[in-house]
Parts: sequence; structure tokens; C-alpha cells
Amino acid sequence: MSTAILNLYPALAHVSPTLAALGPEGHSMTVPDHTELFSEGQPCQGFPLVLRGEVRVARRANDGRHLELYRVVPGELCLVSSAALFRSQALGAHGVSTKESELVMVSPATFNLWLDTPAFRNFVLGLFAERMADLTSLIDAVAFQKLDQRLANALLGRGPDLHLSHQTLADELGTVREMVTRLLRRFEREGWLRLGREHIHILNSQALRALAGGG
Amino acid sequence: MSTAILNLYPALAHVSPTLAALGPEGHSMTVPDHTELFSEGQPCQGFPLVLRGEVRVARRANDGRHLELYRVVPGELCLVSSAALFRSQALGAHGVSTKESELVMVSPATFNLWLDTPAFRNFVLGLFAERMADLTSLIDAVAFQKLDQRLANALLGRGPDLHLSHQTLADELGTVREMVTRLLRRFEREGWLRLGREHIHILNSQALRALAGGG
DNA sequence: GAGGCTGAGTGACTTAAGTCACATACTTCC
DNA sequence: GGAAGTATGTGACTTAAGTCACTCAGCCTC
Repeated sequence: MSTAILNLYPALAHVSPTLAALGPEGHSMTVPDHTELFSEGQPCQGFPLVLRGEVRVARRANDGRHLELYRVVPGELCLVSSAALFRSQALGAHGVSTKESELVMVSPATFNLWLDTPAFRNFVLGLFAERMADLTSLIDAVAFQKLDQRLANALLGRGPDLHLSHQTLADELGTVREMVTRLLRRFEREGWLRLGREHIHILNSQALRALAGGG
Repeated sequence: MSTAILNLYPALAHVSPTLAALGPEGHSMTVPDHTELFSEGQPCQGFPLVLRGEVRVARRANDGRHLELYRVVPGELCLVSSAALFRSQALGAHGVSTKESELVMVSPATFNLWLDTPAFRNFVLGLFAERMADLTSLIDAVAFQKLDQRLANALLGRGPDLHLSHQTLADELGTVREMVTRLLRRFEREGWLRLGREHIHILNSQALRALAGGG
């Protein structure tokens, strides 16, 4: 197990105390699908390392709409929740596992000790930088791109077969189900994909990419 | 001077090497209004501390519209530019001084040494957390709030007299001049403010706050 | 004091997005 | 296999935002 973790988190190679030396705190826990790990009301009190699975970080609007900020995949740690630990105010986002996931929850005290290791803090600062870039391009997308472009983008990079509902896509994009349905139907009429119940089969990713990129 | 800087940046109190020991690198430089400090094409190669003045970090859309991401005020350092130093890819944002400003440009090497000091890295991580929160609530605003709410928000917290053009406000909000004009005229008809050339006098900040907050 | 510049104001129009109210259609489960 | 529940499809409508094409006002300068 330790070797597997170090492959995933090379930055932990030289931290002190080592993960193994942490005792119970260093043990991973497995959570099922759709587990709420933290939310606006209930921020999580540590730094979750994602060993396996995926955590979706999203924001909830007043009217019930959702908008995905980004996903945390194995080899990363969840910074929204962590970020809240560096300021008094809580962050208005919530995190949910999108599949069965395995996590290690690192306490603030341990995290601070680990930051003494240059490799680890480069890892953390790199992650912060990455997230800033993610959020910045999301801002750009929401402010300046049309929904069809954003939807096309959301469909790409997940292989030719997606198994999800229109509502799920709407929640990723911050829009409503009807818009997703309409746009997907348009894409289908263009011959770019084929639709089924909770299933999208992409036929022409090139066309989607062109729409997503250009205008 | 050193005392003034330490008042502004208490986190620098115990870093090594000290600012004074840096030689030329530690010297501040003064830039006039509207100086482009970094941009998409030309990322800046260091970590700018803002001693005086203000730096506006914004994103440019394809169609020429602008959208302000946040402002860097004295006592902070500019993280967008810094963030770019932790990843290969450049960040799609640009920074411009909004008034005459005084900066110290810290090299990546020095920055790394400073991170050995816990107080300094807490400062940096706190700033990152702050910026993440800023960007997150901007995403929320752009995705879910109406323009009149956002405009009302933009008018608040700057005192009762603003000296700026409608175009400047449009660039902050990521919209076009006409929309700002129309909404400001509506606010004026409501009696919430009085308009003049490059001048807005706020009469009823309470009403603006209500609009900005609620719906 | 006549141009020329920049900023502001406005009506008419177009478009993207969201809302409402349904009609189907596919699954699951008794 | 029928009922219930969830997912999808769609037309009609409303609204926010942006676009276009101007006019008008203030100011600066020669």
C-alpha cells in the first residue's frame, strides 16, 4: 500500500512524519458513491488526499442550480476544503464523491509539518496554481462562451460513450435540464452523436471540438 | 522603509535572507498608472509584492470584452502571475496598475527560500485561499446573478463618489457600455444615485445593497 | 467659437437562455 | 403486466443581455 501511495504522491516521499508513522490518522477510508464530504454548512476539518475514485467540487445557487467547479482525482488533494482552513470564513462549495472513493484525511497539524519539506510544498503550491487556472478558465467559459460550446466541451475527453443523465450535465454546466436536452438533440440532428437513456455515444468528436474551441 | 514594509508584510519579519540583504532585488520600483505588469503573452518572471497602489487582474475575451478577476492591494502579492511560475502553462490573465504603484519583484529563488519560514508560507497559503474564494464567488456571480445585482455590488464599498466611466465599469463586469449606462440610468430614476460625466454620486447605498444581496 | 474628441443616452432589434406545461418513453418492482 | 418513478422531448412563451445605429452633451484645443 505505501508504495502505491508514493507512486501516486511522490511529494510524500520525504515528508516527516511519514504517512506510515501517523497511526490511525494515516489510514485510508473508503466512501461510497455520492457521499457528501463537505458542504457550505459543514466544512471538512482536514486535507483529504484522494487515493482512488473522484470528488466533484461544486457550487449551489439559490435557485437550486448547481455548477461544477472542478474534480479532484487520485494524486491530488482537495484544496477548496483545505483553503477554508487558511481563512476564517468558510468557502461556499461542497464536495461529493462521484464514485466509490478512498481517501486519507490529513490533519492541519500534520499538513503543517509536511510543508517543511520543499517537495511537498511545491506540490501544494502547484496544485493551487492548477486550481486557479481551472477556476479562471471556468470564469471565462461562464462569462463569454455560449452554452453549446460549453456543452460540447463537457462531452469531450471522456471517451466515446458517456453514461449520465441530462440533469447531471446541466448540474455540471450550471444550467437547466431542458437546455441540455435541446442542445444534445441539435448535436444528434447534426450527426455528431447518438442519444439513449442515460447514454451518449459520440460519433464526431472533431465537430464537437471545433464548436467548443472556435465559435 | 523597512519598518513600513514589515508593517505591511508581517510575514516577512523572520524570513531569510531578509529583504534588506537581497541587494538590488529587494529594491522597490515605482510604476505609473495603467502600466501593464504582465499579460497572457508576457508573463512576469517573479512574485510582485504591492507596497503602494493597486494592481487589477483581469481576463480578456476574444471579442474584446474584459472581466476583472480581482485586485491586488498593498500587503498582498500577486498570485496569478506567481501561480504561472508553478506550472508550465501560462495563465490567461493580465495585470495592470490602476494607479501609480510601488512594487518589489521577488525572484522565484528567493521566494523558495522564504517558504522555509512557516509564517511566510501561511501568509502565501492564506492568500491562495483568499483568491480561491474570490474566484469562486465571481463564478457564482457571473453564472447566477443578474447584471443589475452585480453592478450594484460593484458600486458599493468605494465611498459615495466614484470617478470612472461607464466603460470602466463594463470592463470590470465583463459586459458592454450600453448595459451599464441603461442600468445606471435606472438606478438614477429610482433615486439611488446621481450621474455626471465620469462621476457617480451614491445617494442610497442601502437600496443598492438590498439589490446586490437579495434578488 | 468651431471642430473634434470622448463619454453618455436611447430606441429598435436580435439572440441566448430560462420557464412552463405538457407528452412520451424506458425501467423497476411488485 | 400494470403502476410508479425517472428520464427525455418539445412547443410556446418570457426575459436578460447584447448589438446596431444613432444623437446629444461636455470638454479641450487651436
